[in-house]
Amino acid sequence: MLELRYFEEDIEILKDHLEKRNTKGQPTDHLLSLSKRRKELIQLVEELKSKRNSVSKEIGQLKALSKKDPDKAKQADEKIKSMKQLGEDIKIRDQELHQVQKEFDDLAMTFPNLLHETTPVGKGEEDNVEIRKWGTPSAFDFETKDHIDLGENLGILDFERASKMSGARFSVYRKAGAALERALIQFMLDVHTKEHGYEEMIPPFLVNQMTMTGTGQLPKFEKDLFRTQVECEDEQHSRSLYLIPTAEVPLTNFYANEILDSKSLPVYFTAYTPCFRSEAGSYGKDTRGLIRLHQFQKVEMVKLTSPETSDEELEKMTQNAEKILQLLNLPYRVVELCSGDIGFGARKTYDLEVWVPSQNKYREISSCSTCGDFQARRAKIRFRPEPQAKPQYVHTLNGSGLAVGRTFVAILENYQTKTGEIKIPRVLRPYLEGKPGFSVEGEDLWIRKSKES
RNA sequence: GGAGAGGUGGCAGAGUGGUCGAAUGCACCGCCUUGCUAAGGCGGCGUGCGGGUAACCGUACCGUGGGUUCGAAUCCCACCCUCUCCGCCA
Repeated sequence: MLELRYFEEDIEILKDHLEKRNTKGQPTDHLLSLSKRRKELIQLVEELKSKRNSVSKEIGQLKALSKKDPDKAKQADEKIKSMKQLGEDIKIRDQELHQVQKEFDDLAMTFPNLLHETTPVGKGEEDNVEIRKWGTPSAFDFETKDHIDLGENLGILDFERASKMSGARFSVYRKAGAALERALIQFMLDVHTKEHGYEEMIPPFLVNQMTMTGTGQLPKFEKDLFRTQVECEDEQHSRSLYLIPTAEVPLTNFYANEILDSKSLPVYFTAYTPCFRSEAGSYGKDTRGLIRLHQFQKVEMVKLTSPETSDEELEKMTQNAEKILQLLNLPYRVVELCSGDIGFGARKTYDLEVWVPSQNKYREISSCSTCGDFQARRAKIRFRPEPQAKPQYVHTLNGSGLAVGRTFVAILENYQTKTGEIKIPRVLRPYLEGKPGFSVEGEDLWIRKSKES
């Protein structure tokens, strides 16, 4: 949610940002007229209520005196009579105001965030700006396989049985595969909690509508979510819970409707959760493998900061995510998203893209964004800069640290050998040594092909 | 699933139709006083929106949404949530 002024006198600024975002069809004129109507009604209703309040107060005073003075009772009755009509008027106008207010809110909630002044302007993915590169993609002296072939041959991934049970875009990890995925989660959480100062959490994976609205998934992107239905006789009140598409949702909303002490900022949260996405509209894209699934694992980082520090906190968070890739020795690059490619709630975003040999290109493995006060306004997350000062909205940031499934892909593909076996990155050795499916050879741990499959 | 209790300001906790945005205590902030293992006195202290340079004024908010009434924290209805007991269960 933006500051109201962007829906009123500063609507040209909003239009400019929509243009840069390449967002079409947002009814700015309708919004503007709703806003005007809303203001008029508020003024009218407040005037009427002011009248009612003052006369009601007088009636109360007269009633209090009426025991001693019967004349006061008469006066009170007259005033009551004269107020009957006013009560009716207020009711009608108030209902009208509620309706306009709701319409305004619903519409305003569908407008994206304003862009950070440093966000590059561009039409789409092709205009994103490469910021830096780390590592060098290995030159393989043999024909590389993709992670699907590698995983299935090693008996550590099973897509066929996953689709038997759940349909397309699901996966099963087995044996060393399951252990590797779990080790990655553990490793990422350890780095973020021990070295980067994040508090680990296990949040709910199902959240209500208010929570989804707070971070911006609702009302505009309902189609991207999985929704549960709790049957209820009264349809009006039948409530739904949504499966989280990212831990950003529960972590950011943790302090919704609260005013924090400035001492408690910045807040650093991290969590491993499964993430659920309907992937509506992505038919035909990445249809095979672990890249794009309805359910995947992710370690997420979330920060709540003061407005002054959010820019530098974004840089630090991006580095926190990079650190994981560096420790795993996976080549990657950092890309800054342009105005046409950036997400709804974000004002500035760095994507981390890891090298994927089978596709001969870098693929997104993390997205680190600052949302400014956009989510904080929706979720009403505030802080008090000084003990007695007025509350201000915090800034919220979120980033993947990292998408675990895609990290799994990168490890399989970047660490494969000619014979289709996988050398495990050194940092993971303490997490996996001695487990079934892994064999030691010198300094290194391997996933070898097992006899039975 | 069955039975009951309850949701009030940062917390605790009064308040059952009228000068209640809400007593009191704690916490917090400011000032003062005093000094033996810190206490006492005075004052301040919710949030949003609108107006005003400001003091301040108007309005809304006592779980949420409706209703009754000239007037609702208080009465009525629906819903949500929390707690206790029984049943079931990882």
